[in-house]
Amino acid sequence: MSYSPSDIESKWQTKWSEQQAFEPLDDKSLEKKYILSMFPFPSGRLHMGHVRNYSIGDAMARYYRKQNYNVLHPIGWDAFGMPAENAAIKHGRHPKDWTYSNIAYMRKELKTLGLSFSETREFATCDELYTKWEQEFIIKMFEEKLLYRESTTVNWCEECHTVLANEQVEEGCCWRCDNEVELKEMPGYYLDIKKYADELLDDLKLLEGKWPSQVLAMQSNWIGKSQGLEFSFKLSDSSKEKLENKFEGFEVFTTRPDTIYGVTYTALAPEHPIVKALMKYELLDAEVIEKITAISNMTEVERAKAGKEGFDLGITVIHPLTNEEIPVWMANFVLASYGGGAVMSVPTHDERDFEFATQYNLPLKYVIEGGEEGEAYTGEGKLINSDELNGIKNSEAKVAVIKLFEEKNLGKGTTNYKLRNWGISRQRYWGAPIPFVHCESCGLVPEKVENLPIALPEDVEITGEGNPLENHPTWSTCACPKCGSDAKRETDTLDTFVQSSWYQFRYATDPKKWNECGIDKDDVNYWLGVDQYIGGIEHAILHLLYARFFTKALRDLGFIEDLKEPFENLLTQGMVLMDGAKMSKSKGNTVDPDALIEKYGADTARLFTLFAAPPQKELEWNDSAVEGAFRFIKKLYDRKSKVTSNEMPSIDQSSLNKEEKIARAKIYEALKKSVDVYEKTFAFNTLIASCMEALNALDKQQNEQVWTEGLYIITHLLEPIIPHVCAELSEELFKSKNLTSGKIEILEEVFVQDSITLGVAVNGKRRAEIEVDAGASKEEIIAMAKESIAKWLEGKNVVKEILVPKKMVNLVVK
RNA sequence: GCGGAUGUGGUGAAAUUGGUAUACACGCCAGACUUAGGAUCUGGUGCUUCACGGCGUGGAGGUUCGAGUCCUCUCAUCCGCACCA
Repeated sequence: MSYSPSDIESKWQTKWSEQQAFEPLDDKSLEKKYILSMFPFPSGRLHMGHVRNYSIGDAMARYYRKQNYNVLHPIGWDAFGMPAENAAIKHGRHPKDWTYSNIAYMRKELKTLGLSFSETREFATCDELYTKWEQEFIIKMFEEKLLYRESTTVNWCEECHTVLANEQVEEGCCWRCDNEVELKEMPGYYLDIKKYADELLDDLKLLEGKWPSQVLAMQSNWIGKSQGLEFSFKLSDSSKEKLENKFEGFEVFTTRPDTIYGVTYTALAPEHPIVKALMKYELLDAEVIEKITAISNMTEVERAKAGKEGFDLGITVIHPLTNEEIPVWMANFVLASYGGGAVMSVPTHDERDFEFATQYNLPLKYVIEGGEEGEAYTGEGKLINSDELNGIKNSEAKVAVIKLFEEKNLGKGTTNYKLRNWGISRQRYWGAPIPFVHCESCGLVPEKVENLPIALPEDVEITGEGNPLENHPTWSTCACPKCGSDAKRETDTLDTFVQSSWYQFRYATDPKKWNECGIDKDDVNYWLGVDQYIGGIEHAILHLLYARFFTKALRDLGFIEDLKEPFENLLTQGMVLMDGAKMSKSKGNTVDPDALIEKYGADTARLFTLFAAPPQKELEWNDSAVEGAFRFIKKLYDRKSKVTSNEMPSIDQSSLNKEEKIARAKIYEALKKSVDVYEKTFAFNTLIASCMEALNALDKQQNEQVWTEGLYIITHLLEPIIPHVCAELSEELFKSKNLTSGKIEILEEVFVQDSITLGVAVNGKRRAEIEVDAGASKEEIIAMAKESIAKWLEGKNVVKEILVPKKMVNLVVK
């Protein structure tokens, strides 16, 4: 019978499901592997990126399962989020209905790919049972002061009608809809991720060599730790008076204390309290006030685009070392959210300060040797014009100045981070409600744990106008959990990234306990860290940073034990491209996985995906290469007639002819390679190539035993990649023994060939090829080599003879 | 600007510790079988040259008997962050 993928694949998918073949075992004495592909958002249909992601993960899971590991390979649904609400607005469907029916459809799609997921551990993050435990964590975080509510300037996306975290703003635009983000002052809930800044940074070291260096670098940059000096400028007496003695001065942070003597002005952010006070008391021209207000309303990106702008504030401060009087400016490039919103400006040794000073004719004072007049010198050098510090290297001066300030009690060495706290409030319906209550007398009160989950009301009108929870007639009305009086329920919902920050622990928790607890410590102790995590690079900061933070926080809150990092190893898969561009509906360059499976079968889809490029690289779609993958499977299937025994034969190597020996060697080379591929490099493309070579070599000989051994090993090796056809062949030919009896031993004897082909090079340049007996001595080989390149030796002397065993001969002549 | 990567045939890509560059596949060319082929099979296929040969892993040097691989410099492309003081 010829190869019919649809029959074979549905047969095995049914069988696996009936046998619950992919459920992890309870026995914690077994060696485990936790293989996790990032869970999908239930958008409605799978795309090729999913196929790639899950094909990679499945190959690993199946490999380890075959090596008798206890394997956890779960799947679920990252199910809250905006698109569900957008669908509701557009098509009038309830988000819940839309989400769960998408899940049902995509679950079927996943099944047709033959992925070896656990079926009992599947969940959607919008399941109320999941929300329940998440709300418990949130309350605990509030109690432990890790979560707080605050009114502050936030990133607001008008299109999505919600606040965004800093991580969700890309070049000033919303990560989801690309709408320009506005600034808005409003209350919201924050997680104190900065508390973990140092640990998040330091523990990146534990991941070196296990996570892509790019991701580590991105996280490190995002945390943005910098060390320097913090000190305050005192206002001059006249300025103090001007400000009605409301301010003594202001704090600044600098990473360049070595340039302290070069300060010629200071600059404040437009949001700085002193600037606000000056405006309030109308101590600035009306025109200036207007302009500063305009800048305040601009986003950081708009300010950057606008170029530098500033105004002399008409006040002065005293230099802490020289006691000189220094002007204070407002500058649009000073960030309110970093370093106290104020800077000391050293135009001679800082590009930005230089640009600003030139623009407004502010004085320059060089304090490091080495630069040229008329530019900012940011290099190294000795100090000048710096009193007692003159002559020392600026790198040493950094430390010296901090010490000096500390001794004189003027300031202190300190650390700053770019990382900002994680704003988790979203003004949307389709999310997990934030479980707090606003009470007139008690203030902000967490819901009682026994009342969880605080579930979403289903009878809502979703129009895109305002927050449906706020508009609901009764939902937000409640009793205060503390005093019992009338109160109002919080209508903000949690950022969806909260759900994906702990799902790895939920999977690890035995589903039999899902009603009793959110996370089971023992189960997590056994299964975590995730041995291999696989997903797209687009999550390098967002999800991966949040999940790392949550792991540390949940540990400190006692929900899990002593776990530093959730994801032990990370593989970031490349994008799937077509015509050099990312596949997307709007570009119309997509391939529908369903159609692909319909035409060629899941095995072909999986084989192509893993063969066309290594998983870390981009994958360019190629229809005819898909045909090629299909042809290979067909060929493999056709060769089943060559097998004559259902046992692994024991072959007498010495009785084989040359072609038979080559075929055997190719087979065992592939077997040898497979360990590295499956456990280390994930270069599935090279393993598949080796199997193809082995099959090509088998085709060049007729020995039934070699054929039997060959197919026994090839189907064993390829089962993680093309599981259906291999399961079918294995069952029919070998009673499935090659898939169930663990490792196959590598026989070194097969690598010994009768004769070896060696390259012959003269002065490193390849000139000829010789075939030598396997047992030939060095002398014999050199003699043959010389003969083969006789014409190159005419009139020359061989000064050196190099033999690289089994590879080549190099003769150095003069 | 800072950080991270990547440059190998017509294409996707291979290449243990430095050891025959281009495995495997796609495409292309030729042939076979066919009424036909966008099916299947066989063979060929880095560039250049009539040929001997020469040249070939972005470029330039270096180390070495020998470099895609190691070192120095340089160019190009991609990705991330970006006025973080």
